[in-house]
Amino acid sequence: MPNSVVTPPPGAGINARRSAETRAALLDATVECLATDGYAKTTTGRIAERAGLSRGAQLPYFRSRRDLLAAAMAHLAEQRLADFTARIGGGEVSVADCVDILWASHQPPMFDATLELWVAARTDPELQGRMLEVEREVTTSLFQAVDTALGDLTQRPGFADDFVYVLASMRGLALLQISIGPNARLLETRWRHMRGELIRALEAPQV
Amino acid sequence: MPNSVVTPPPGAGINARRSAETRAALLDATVECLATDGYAKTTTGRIAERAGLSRGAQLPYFRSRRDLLAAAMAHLAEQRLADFTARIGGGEVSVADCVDILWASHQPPMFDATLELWVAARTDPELQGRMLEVEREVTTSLFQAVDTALGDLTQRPGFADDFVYVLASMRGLALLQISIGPNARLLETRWRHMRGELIRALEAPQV
DNA sequence: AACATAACATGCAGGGCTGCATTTTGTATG
DNA sequence: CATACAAAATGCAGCCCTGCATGTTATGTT
Repeated sequence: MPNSVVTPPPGAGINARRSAETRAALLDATVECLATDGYAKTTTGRIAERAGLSRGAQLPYFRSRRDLLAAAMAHLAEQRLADFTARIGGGEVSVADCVDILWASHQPPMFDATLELWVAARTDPELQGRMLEVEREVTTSLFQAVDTALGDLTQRPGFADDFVYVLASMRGLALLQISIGPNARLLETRWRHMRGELIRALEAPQV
Repeated sequence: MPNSVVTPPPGAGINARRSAETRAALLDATVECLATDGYAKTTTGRIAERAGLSRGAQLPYFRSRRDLLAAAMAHLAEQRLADFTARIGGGEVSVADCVDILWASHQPPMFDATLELWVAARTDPELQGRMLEVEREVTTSLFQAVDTALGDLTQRPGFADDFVYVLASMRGLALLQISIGPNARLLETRWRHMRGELIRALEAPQV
């Protein structure tokens, strides 16, 4: 049973609760399916099967497959953010910790599912529109979280640019991960190297 | 009419020539289709249409859709390499030039098609096996080309790691490109920033 | 306890994709 | 010029996916 970010209404009508749970189950199943089967094989049937529902049950919630995927985009974004903020906690952290936590949120299965949606959105105008909104919000929230976690370091000129750079590099390494196969040791080596570079990039204003 | 790396036999039998051309046309059409329509919509019908052939004509060349995609993987890899070596020429170049040329080979439509195949291979064991081979060869050849282009700089300890780091970062930025939409100016800004970091990473052994 | 409503399951029609068998066209050889 | 062969086009059967209309079960109300 996957973890859901959506908190159903407390004691309000049991029906409403069931609805919320079912909806969340569908979204979770979609994310799982994306991560394990990929976008092309993320079909309404498989989603329903994973969610433990029949195929027709998703119509009241999502009119079409694309609607479901678009909703899963936002759902996944919430999960990414929640995961990050949960790891980073409330207080201040070091730059190294921040980088490590960011990297933790670029691991399978969440990153894989996100990647599938990014790539799918590239050639699907509707999904792309939704993605632009979602990504903008996520980036903003992420930046705010980092801002409070790192303190005044984020005030130095050019920090925002450096942060985007760090994000991009991480995504690249996560992408590389799928093209070097299941070689965990090699990936760890690569990450150790990149980690040093990224920490330096965030700390040093500029040489 | 797309450019093909495959050079058909010179004056040998016209049939053989036609075969080679048709095969190349199919592969080129597949790559185009991947870049514009995405993996899911890269269907045998669309490929045939783009190649100016009928659907059944691809059977003598590729037994199945997956065979065609696997072949397109290698085809695309050759194109990527050819593009890079053509740009970098024979003589030596500066680190900045090398970085710029590498970045040029991470642009649409070639990068988009490659990305589609990478992501598809993640959830398709057969494609993944093929991809591991292809990527290993590409990386090796790419490294050799850079080695001759940059001269003795590549001999310093840790250069290989730095080079992989540069590749990963670029892929990340190219990936970011599809999630910030068609905002060319913003991307240019991001690239300017990353470019400086990457050049520094390649030049400076370590701080 | 009977009714009304919401949630879910079942079944069907339409369409697209794949893979192949078959036919037609074009090319080489005696 | 006629025949043998290769290449490409056409047509078909099977499968899966989607969207929806209809039926069934569970829940809440009076």
